Amino acid sequence: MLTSRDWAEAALDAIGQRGVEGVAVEPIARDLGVTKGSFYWHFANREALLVAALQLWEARETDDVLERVRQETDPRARIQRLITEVNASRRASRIHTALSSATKPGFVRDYVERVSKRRLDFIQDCYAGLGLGAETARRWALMTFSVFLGALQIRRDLPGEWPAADEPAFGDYVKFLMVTLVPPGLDGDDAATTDATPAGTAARDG
Amino acid sequence: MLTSRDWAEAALDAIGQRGVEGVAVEPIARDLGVTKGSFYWHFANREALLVAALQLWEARETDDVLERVRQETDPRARIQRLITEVNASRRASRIHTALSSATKPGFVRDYVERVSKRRLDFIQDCYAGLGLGAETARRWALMTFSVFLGALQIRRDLPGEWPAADEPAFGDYVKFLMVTLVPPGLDGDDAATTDATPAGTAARDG
DNA sequence: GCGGTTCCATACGGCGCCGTATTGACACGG
DNA sequence: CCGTGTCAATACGGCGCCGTATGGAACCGC
Repeated sequence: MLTSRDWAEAALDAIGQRGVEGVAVEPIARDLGVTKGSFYWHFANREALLVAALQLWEARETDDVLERVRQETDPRARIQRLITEVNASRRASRIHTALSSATKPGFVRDYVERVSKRRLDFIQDCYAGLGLGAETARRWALMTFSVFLGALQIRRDLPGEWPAADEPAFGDYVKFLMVTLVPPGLDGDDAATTDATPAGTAARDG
Repeated sequence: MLTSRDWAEAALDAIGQRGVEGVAVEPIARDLGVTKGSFYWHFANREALLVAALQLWEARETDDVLERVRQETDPRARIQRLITEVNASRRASRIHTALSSATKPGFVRDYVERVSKRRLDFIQDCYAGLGLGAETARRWALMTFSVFLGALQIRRDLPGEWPAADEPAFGDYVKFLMVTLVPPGLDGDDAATTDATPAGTAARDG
């Protein structure tokens, strides 16, 4: 006996494996071991299934993830936590890239845009927590968010190049990223807000 | 009168607009103002069309682009040139993201992997040109490449957040990226190769 | 003019998917 | 028992696409 949530979850799997176009009623029914007679009891049509899957995804990728990261109080710790979270779930990565590249049901873009905006704003808040002005924090956030998104793609396009979360090299690379994306000298002095110099002049902390 | 190259070009357009799954013979024939009777004269089947489009894409995104960038001699200038090239063509961006997220014809991944690897290697060479060791150059290249790929996605998911190449804010952001991704203190001293410290201790020159 | 080649149109069968209609199995309160 | 609500199976028509088969128009050398 299936619930509509089971269907939405299976649709998310289908998105991750076959893309948004791959969310087809009959194949998913086969995956679930039923026929589409079940589906049309729980949903009006294929579009309703997509909406349910997107709502599930949005809830997970905003409130859920950000709530976990918010447990960290230090801004630097939050960003580091975000790096590890992003690299944690391969399933979530695939779903994200699939949704981001989808075009056909127009409303998919709305969900992607909302989720992306909330993530970017959150990162900006992290940098603002370091004392940076809104404009400077936005620039740092854009670059850091780019690294997050790019990492997803590299892990997909060049498997092996980006260290996985369970490899020993992962810790080193996280340290590398942290020093570059949140350098120790990064603080809310005026110099950082008036010119385009992100890396401060302070010495590294090793 | 059409050539097979015309079909391949139209297939690339279809990839950029509707994704790899959207490369369908009959719709493309309608776009070109002919019927599929023409298509099956030039190609054996749909898969052959995809291969032709991918070969066209690979040639353009490797030899073509990298040859233009190679005209710059200074490593920093090359990276800066890459930033502007990446942000130049919206069509190329859409095709890239569509191909990167495609799964269904398995050989698509091969093309994406080759192109991505050549790009990453090129960026690594740029950093090596600054005197960095292979390992350190690779890390910097991975991060810079991530920013490139992430920028494509941000411009797609959050239109307006990433400055377009013709806006005045674009120049500022390029400067910002250059100072962060290729900081002035970045040189091939041993300290940078033995620990995870990317930003050197030298003062900035800006 | 005539056969051959090139390039495209048309017609057809097949497949996978969508959505509807209908029926069936099962649980539960009366 | 019996009616009702829940969940699923089956059968059907329709659509869009693939690939093939066949025909036709334009052009060529001769």
